[in-house]
Amino acid sequence: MRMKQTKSRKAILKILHNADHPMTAMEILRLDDSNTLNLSTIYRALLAFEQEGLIRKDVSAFSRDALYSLKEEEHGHVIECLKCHKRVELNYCPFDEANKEIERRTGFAIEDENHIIYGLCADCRKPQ
Amino acid sequence: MRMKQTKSRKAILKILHNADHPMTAMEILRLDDSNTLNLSTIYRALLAFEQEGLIRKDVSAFSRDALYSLKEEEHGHVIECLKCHKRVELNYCPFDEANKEIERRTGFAIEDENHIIYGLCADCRKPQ
DNA sequence: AACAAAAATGGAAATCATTCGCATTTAGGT
DNA sequence: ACCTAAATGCGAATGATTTCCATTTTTGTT
Repeated sequence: MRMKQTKSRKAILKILHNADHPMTAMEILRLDDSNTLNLSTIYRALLAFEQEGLIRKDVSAFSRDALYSLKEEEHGHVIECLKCHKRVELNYCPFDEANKEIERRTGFAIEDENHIIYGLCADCRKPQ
Repeated sequence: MRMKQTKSRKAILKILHNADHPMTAMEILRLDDSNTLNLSTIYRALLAFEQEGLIRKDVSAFSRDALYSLKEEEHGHVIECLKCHKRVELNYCPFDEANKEIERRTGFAIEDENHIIYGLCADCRKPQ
């Protein structure tokens, strides 16, 4: 049997769809209008979605919690500001070329990536 | 005052230096010959090294624990096999070009990255 | 439209890498 | 040798994520 559609799962997908940045499980919990979601349920749904290839999970070296985002059209990557911790999602993969080179050198067949890039955003770069 | 040199820290750096793959704190603990290292000490030392820019910390979406590796010559990235979980460190950064493009598009000034790439290694690609 | 089997849920408890508190020790400058 | 900041060891706390298990819901099939 395939994955079942439930109210919880629809709500989670909707939140991810409306999100303008990758989300933690806790953010999803807080953003739920009906306030009926349960954390365990969220984690289980996210895992299921990930296994279906519906969403991507990224982790940052600066925080314990994982970030989830819908895989739409082409896959993107997260860029995070070291100062204000704003996170922006790139809506393209800048690494396609580089990945081919890696496959050539290592013999790996690349299937996925966890790439978070750290830097200073335009605002934080401005002198105070 | 600057960072102090201690027996523990020298031992940790030596282990990282001899390592052929990025290490978890626990691996470092186990690899210590003298068997006198303490986990808290290891974590504190790793944090200090990281702040000094001596080592890099990477995290994978597939495991809870962080990976530490010496920043030698040029910085590299980790590639992990989805099947046998072997981890290989690339000894170059394939992303320099891509990063420039990201800076152009987003206005960020990139300072660091957490990039783990997942795929199947040459061995695991072979049919059984 | 009722049934059965598989899958999903809620809530609480467990897991486990990492961090913290604090009393004690050590490194390194003077 | 002395002093002070920094480092250590140990145990306890933290907190995101997982797991357990009894109950509920979904969905395919009569």
